Amino acid sequence: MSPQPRLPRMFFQRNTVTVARELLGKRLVRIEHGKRLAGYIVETEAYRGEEDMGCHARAGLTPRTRVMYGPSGHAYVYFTYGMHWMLNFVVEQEGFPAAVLLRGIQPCEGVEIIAERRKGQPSKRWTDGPAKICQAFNITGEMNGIDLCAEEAEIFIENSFPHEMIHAKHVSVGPRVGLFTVPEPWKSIPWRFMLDEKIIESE
DNA sequence: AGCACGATTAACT
DNA sequence: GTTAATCGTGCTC
Repeated sequence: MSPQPRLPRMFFQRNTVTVARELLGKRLVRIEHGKRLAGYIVETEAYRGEEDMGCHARAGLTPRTRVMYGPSGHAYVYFTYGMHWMLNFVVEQEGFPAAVLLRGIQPCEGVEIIAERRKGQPSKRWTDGPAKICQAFNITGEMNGIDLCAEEAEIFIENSFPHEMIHAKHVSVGPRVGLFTVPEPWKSIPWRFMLDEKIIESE
Protein backbone atom coordinates (compact mmCIF):
# COMPACT_ATOMS: atom_id res chain seq x y z
CA MET A 1 0.00 0.00 0.00
CA SER A 2 1.24 3.50 -0.83
CA PRO A 3 2.01 6.07 1.88
CA GLN A 4 -1.07 7.32 3.76
CA PRO A 5 -1.77 10.42 5.87
CA ARG A 6 0.10 10.60 9.17
CA LEU A 7 -1.87 10.45 12.40
CA PRO A 8 -2.38 13.97 13.79
CA ARG A 9 -1.68 15.03 17.36
CA MET A 10 -5.37 14.80 18.20
CA PHE A 11 -5.20 11.05 17.66
CA PHE A 12 -2.70 10.74 20.50
CA GLN A 13 -4.31 13.35 22.73
CA ARG A 14 -6.99 10.97 24.02
CA ASN A 15 -7.45 8.24 26.62
CA THR A 16 -4.37 5.97 26.74
CA VAL A 17 -6.31 2.71 26.50
CA THR A 18 -8.33 3.97 23.53
CA VAL A 19 -5.17 5.02 21.70
CA ALA A 20 -3.42 1.71 22.45
CA ARG A 21 -6.38 -0.20 20.99
CA GLU A 22 -6.74 2.04 17.92
CA LEU A 23 -3.03 1.92 17.05
CA LEU A 24 -3.50 -1.74 16.05
CA GLY A 25 -3.33 -2.04 12.27
CA LYS A 26 -1.73 1.39 11.80
CA ARG A 27 1.75 1.59 10.29
CA LEU A 28 4.94 2.58 12.12
CA VAL A 29 7.24 4.38 9.67
CA ARG A 30 10.95 5.14 10.18
CA ILE A 31 12.83 7.33 7.69
CA GLU A 32 16.54 6.50 7.55
CA HIS A 33 18.78 8.25 5.02
CA GLY A 34 15.62 9.02 3.02
CA LYS A 35 14.58 5.36 2.91
CA ARG A 36 11.38 4.03 4.47
CA LEU A 37 11.22 1.20 6.97
CA ALA A 38 7.68 0.32 8.00
CA GLY A 39 5.55 -2.27 9.77
CA TYR A 40 1.95 -2.85 10.80
CA ILE A 41 1.37 -2.43 14.53
CA VAL A 42 0.13 -5.73 16.00
CA GLU A 43 0.76 -5.37 19.75
CA THR A 44 0.58 -2.43 22.21
CA GLU A 45 0.27 -1.75 25.93
CA ALA A 46 -1.20 1.23 27.83
CA TYR A 47 0.65 2.92 30.72
CA ARG A 48 -1.47 5.60 32.32
CA GLY A 49 -0.73 8.17 35.06
CA GLU A 50 1.05 8.32 38.41
CA GLU A 51 -1.63 6.06 39.94
CA ASP A 52 -0.73 3.22 37.55
CA MET A 53 1.88 1.30 39.53
CA GLY A 54 3.10 -0.38 36.35
CA CYS A 55 3.88 2.98 34.71
CA HIS A 56 7.26 4.68 35.08
CA ALA A 57 5.32 7.83 36.06
CA ARG A 58 4.55 6.18 39.41
CA ALA A 59 7.85 7.82 40.44
CA GLY A 60 6.46 11.24 39.55
CA LEU A 61 8.23 13.85 37.44
CA THR A 62 11.90 12.81 37.09
CA PRO A 63 14.49 13.31 34.33
CA ARG A 64 13.43 9.97 32.88
CA THR A 65 9.65 10.53 32.95
CA ARG A 66 9.76 14.20 31.85
CA VAL A 67 8.77 13.40 28.24
CA MET A 68 5.61 11.61 29.41
CA TYR A 69 4.47 14.84 31.09
CA GLY A 70 4.90 16.78 27.85
CA PRO A 71 2.58 17.14 24.85
CA SER A 72 1.12 14.07 23.17
CA GLY A 73 2.43 12.72 19.87
CA HIS A 74 6.07 12.63 21.00
CA ALA A 75 8.33 9.58 21.36
CA TYR A 76 9.26 8.28 24.82
CA VAL A 77 12.33 6.06 24.32
CA TYR A 78 13.91 4.49 27.38
CA PHE A 79 16.70 2.04 28.21
CA THR A 80 16.24 -1.08 30.34
CA TYR A 81 17.92 -4.31 31.41
CA GLY A 82 21.27 -2.68 30.68
CA MET A 83 20.98 -3.27 26.93
CA HIS A 84 17.52 -2.70 25.47
CA TRP A 85 15.68 0.36 24.06
CA MET A 86 11.87 0.62 24.09
CA LEU A 87 9.67 2.88 21.95
CA ASN A 88 6.53 4.47 23.39
CA PHE A 89 4.14 7.17 22.19
CA VAL A 90 3.18 9.96 24.59
CA VAL A 91 -0.60 10.34 24.89
CA GLU A 92 -3.35 12.26 26.77
CA GLN A 93 -3.31 15.94 27.77
CA GLU A 94 -0.04 17.74 28.45
CA GLY A 95 0.74 17.48 32.16
CA PHE A 96 -0.87 14.01 32.51
CA PRO A 97 1.89 11.39 32.21
CA ALA A 98 0.90 8.48 29.97
CA ALA A 99 2.26 6.50 27.02
CA VAL A 100 1.59 3.53 24.75
CA LEU A 101 4.39 0.93 24.52
CA LEU A 102 4.97 -0.59 21.09
CA ARG A 103 5.42 -4.34 21.60
CA GLY A 104 4.99 -5.88 18.15
CA ILE A 105 4.88 -5.02 14.44
CA GLN A 106 4.75 -6.94 11.18
CA PRO A 107 7.43 -5.59 8.78
CA CYS A 108 6.19 -4.41 5.36
CA GLU A 109 8.82 -2.00 3.98
CA GLY A 110 12.61 -2.09 4.20
CA VAL A 111 12.41 -5.79 5.00
CA GLU A 112 15.94 -6.51 3.73
CA ILE A 113 17.41 -3.99 6.20
CA ILE A 114 15.31 -5.40 9.03
CA ALA A 115 16.46 -8.91 8.14
CA GLU A 116 20.09 -7.81 8.22
CA ARG A 117 19.74 -6.18 11.65
CA ARG A 118 17.91 -9.23 13.00
CA LYS A 119 20.30 -11.67 11.34
CA GLY A 120 20.31 -15.17 12.79
CA GLN A 121 16.63 -15.02 13.81
CA PRO A 122 13.66 -16.46 11.91
CA SER A 123 11.38 -13.84 10.30
CA LYS A 124 8.62 -14.43 12.86
CA ARG A 125 10.99 -13.20 15.55
CA TRP A 126 12.31 -10.10 13.79
CA THR A 127 9.98 -7.59 15.47
CA ASP A 128 7.84 -9.53 18.00
CA GLY A 129 9.15 -7.69 21.08
CA PRO A 130 9.64 -4.06 22.09
CA ALA A 131 13.45 -4.15 22.08
CA LYS A 132 13.51 -6.13 18.82
CA ILE A 133 11.57 -3.35 17.08
CA CYS A 134 14.08 -0.74 18.23
CA GLN A 135 16.98 -2.92 17.08
CA ALA A 136 15.40 -3.55 13.66
CA PHE A 137 14.46 0.11 13.13
CA ASN A 138 17.65 1.58 14.66
CA ILE A 139 15.77 3.50 17.35
CA THR A 140 17.79 4.62 20.40
CA GLY A 141 17.67 7.18 23.21
CA GLU A 142 18.75 9.88 20.78
CA MET A 143 15.13 9.83 19.58
CA ASN A 144 13.67 10.35 23.04
CA GLY A 145 11.28 13.31 22.94
CA ILE A 146 11.05 13.75 19.17
CA ASP A 147 7.72 14.99 17.78
CA LEU A 148 6.04 12.32 15.65
CA CYS A 149 3.66 14.93 14.26
CA ALA A 150 6.38 17.28 12.97
CA GLU A 151 6.79 17.52 9.19
CA GLU A 152 10.44 16.45 9.35
CA ALA A 153 9.90 13.58 11.83
CA GLU A 154 11.99 10.47 11.19
CA ILE A 155 9.45 8.34 13.07
CA PHE A 156 5.68 8.63 12.67
CA ILE A 157 2.46 6.61 12.41
CA GLU A 158 0.43 6.30 9.20
CA ASN A 159 -3.14 5.33 8.56
CA SER A 160 -3.25 2.01 6.76
CA PHE A 161 -6.90 0.97 6.72
CA PRO A 162 -8.58 4.27 5.83
CA HIS A 163 -11.95 2.74 5.01
CA GLU A 164 -12.33 0.11 7.69
CA MET A 165 -11.88 -0.10 11.42
CA ILE A 166 -10.22 -3.10 13.02
CA HIS A 167 -13.11 -5.28 14.18
CA ALA A 168 -13.16 -6.43 17.81
CA LYS A 169 -13.14 -10.07 16.76
CA HIS A 170 -9.61 -9.60 15.42
CA VAL A 171 -8.30 -8.09 18.69
CA SER A 172 -7.28 -9.96 21.82
CA VAL A 173 -6.74 -8.35 25.19
CA GLY A 174 -4.80 -9.36 28.29
CA PRO A 175 -2.61 -8.23 31.18
CA ARG A 176 0.58 -6.30 30.49
CA VAL A 177 3.84 -8.25 30.27
CA GLY A 178 6.79 -8.20 32.66
CA LEU A 179 5.22 -6.44 35.66
CA PHE A 180 6.42 -9.05 38.18
CA THR A 181 6.52 -6.90 41.31
CA VAL A 182 3.65 -4.53 40.44
CA PRO A 183 0.69 -4.68 42.88
CA GLU A 184 -2.89 -5.37 41.88
CA PRO A 185 -5.01 -4.21 40.22
CA TRP A 186 -2.28 -2.82 37.98
CA LYS A 187 -0.50 -6.12 37.48
CA SER A 188 -3.56 -7.76 35.90
CA ILE A 189 -5.44 -4.87 34.34
CA PRO A 190 -6.12 -5.84 30.68
CA TRP A 191 -4.23 -3.07 28.94
CA ARG A 192 -2.34 -5.23 26.43
CA PHE A 193 -3.79 -5.35 22.90
CA MET A 194 -2.93 -7.84 20.15
CA LEU A 195 -4.09 -7.92 16.54
CA ASP A 196 -4.79 -11.18 14.71
CA GLU A 197 -2.01 -10.95 12.12
CA LYS A 198 -3.93 -12.97 9.55
CA ILE A 199 -6.03 -9.91 8.66
CA ILE A 200 -2.99 -7.79 7.75
CA GLU A 201 -3.00 -7.21 4.02
CA SER A 202 0.09 -8.12 2.03
CA GLU A 203 1.97 -5.67 -0.14
C1' DA B 1 27.65 6.28 47.80
C1' DG B 2 25.53 1.90 47.55
C1' DC B 3 22.00 -1.14 46.09
C1' DA B 4 18.15 -3.83 44.00
C1' DC B 5 15.74 -4.26 40.03
C1' DG B 6 13.86 -3.58 35.50
C1' DA B 7 7.47 -2.27 30.36
C1' DT B 8 13.83 -7.96 27.70
C1' DT B 9 16.22 -11.13 24.83
C1' DA B 10 18.80 -15.10 23.30
C1' DA B 11 20.90 -19.12 24.37
C1' DC B 12 20.88 -22.69 26.98
C1' DT B 13 19.14 -27.63 29.33
C1' DG C 1 11.71 -24.21 31.76
C1' DT C 2 16.07 -21.65 33.33
C1' DT C 3 19.56 -18.15 33.23
C1' DA C 4 23.22 -14.75 31.95
C1' DA C 5 23.98 -10.36 29.95
C1' DT C 6 24.52 -5.40 31.50
C1' DC C 7 23.72 -0.49 33.30
C1' DG C 8 20.45 3.57 34.15
C1' DT C 9 17.16 4.83 37.49
C1' DG C 10 15.14 5.76 41.79
C1' DC C 11 15.27 4.66 46.60
C1' DT C 12 17.65 4.13 51.06
C1' DC C 13 21.34 5.03 54.13
